[in-house]
Amino acid sequence: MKAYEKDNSVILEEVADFDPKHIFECGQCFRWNKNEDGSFTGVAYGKILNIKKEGNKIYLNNTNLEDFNSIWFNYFDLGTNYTQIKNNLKNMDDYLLKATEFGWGIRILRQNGWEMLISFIISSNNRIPMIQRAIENLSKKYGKYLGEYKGKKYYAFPTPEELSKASQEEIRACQTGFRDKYIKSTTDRVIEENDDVTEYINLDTQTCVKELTKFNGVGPKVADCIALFGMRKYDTFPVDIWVKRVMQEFYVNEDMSLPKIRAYAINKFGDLSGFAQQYLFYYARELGIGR
DNA sequence: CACCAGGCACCTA
DNA sequence: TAGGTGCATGGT
Repeated sequence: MKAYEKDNSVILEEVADFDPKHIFECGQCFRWNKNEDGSFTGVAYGKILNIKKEGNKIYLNNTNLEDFNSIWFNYFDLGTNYTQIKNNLKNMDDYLLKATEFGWGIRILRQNGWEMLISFIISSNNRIPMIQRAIENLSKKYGKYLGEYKGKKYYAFPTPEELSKASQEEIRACQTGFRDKYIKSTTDRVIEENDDVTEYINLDTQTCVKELTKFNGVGPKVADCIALFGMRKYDTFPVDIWVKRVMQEFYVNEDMSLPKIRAYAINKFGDLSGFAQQYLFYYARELGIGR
């Protein structure tokens, strides 16, 4: 991979396994929006970025090499060889062969653990557009103003301190629905116990998931998502409605319980469980498998 | 207009 | 331990 700076952009050449649409629409993130020109604009780690693929070049606009090296290289997991991950998955069975070819450009973003905690609490029994809206509203009201990009204002996801200033009613007003009390409870707990959840990245997977489920509003599925997307626990397998459908379609019986599907998958996919989950989720949701 | 969404907490048996 | 139900909100 080559990376060089030009006109407030960083241009990447010879990047394998990278497609913005696959990355941003595979369900792992909620703050990236598609523009009319096909590019995506989003906020992560307090920075506004626009990203676009043209031919075999990736254009990261509104940034520089310094931020690329300190933030975006890690955020997009560019140090990981996804060709190898996909090859390992492809050899497991024909379903993964198809799913990895379909979502060939997926990368699991290295997102902030705190942001994932609140975001996936909001995700429960919710729809992706509504999750995005609620997170946007919370950021707009309680997050730091970052500036304008192409005429639109952008805000960072609120820190625990910032979010703790919101009452339950104010959180509800951000379209969080019945999850308002979970967000309030979780934020209060983090503040009271001075608990830096981003440090959970240092825990082993089982402990990490167990610790996360102590928060109100965090059950098995939400904890798995936070662990996978915010804490780099790749040997876990979040089972949501779509993953349940695709697993039942391809691998297990209709009556298998969610915990058993999870255990089955982790046993089958091992350290690559989280990657398998993303390829399968994207494949199932885009094609409407099992719906 | 029912029905459902990247589930969870809570209740019952 | 396992299984059923209510839940805010808005799209189909």
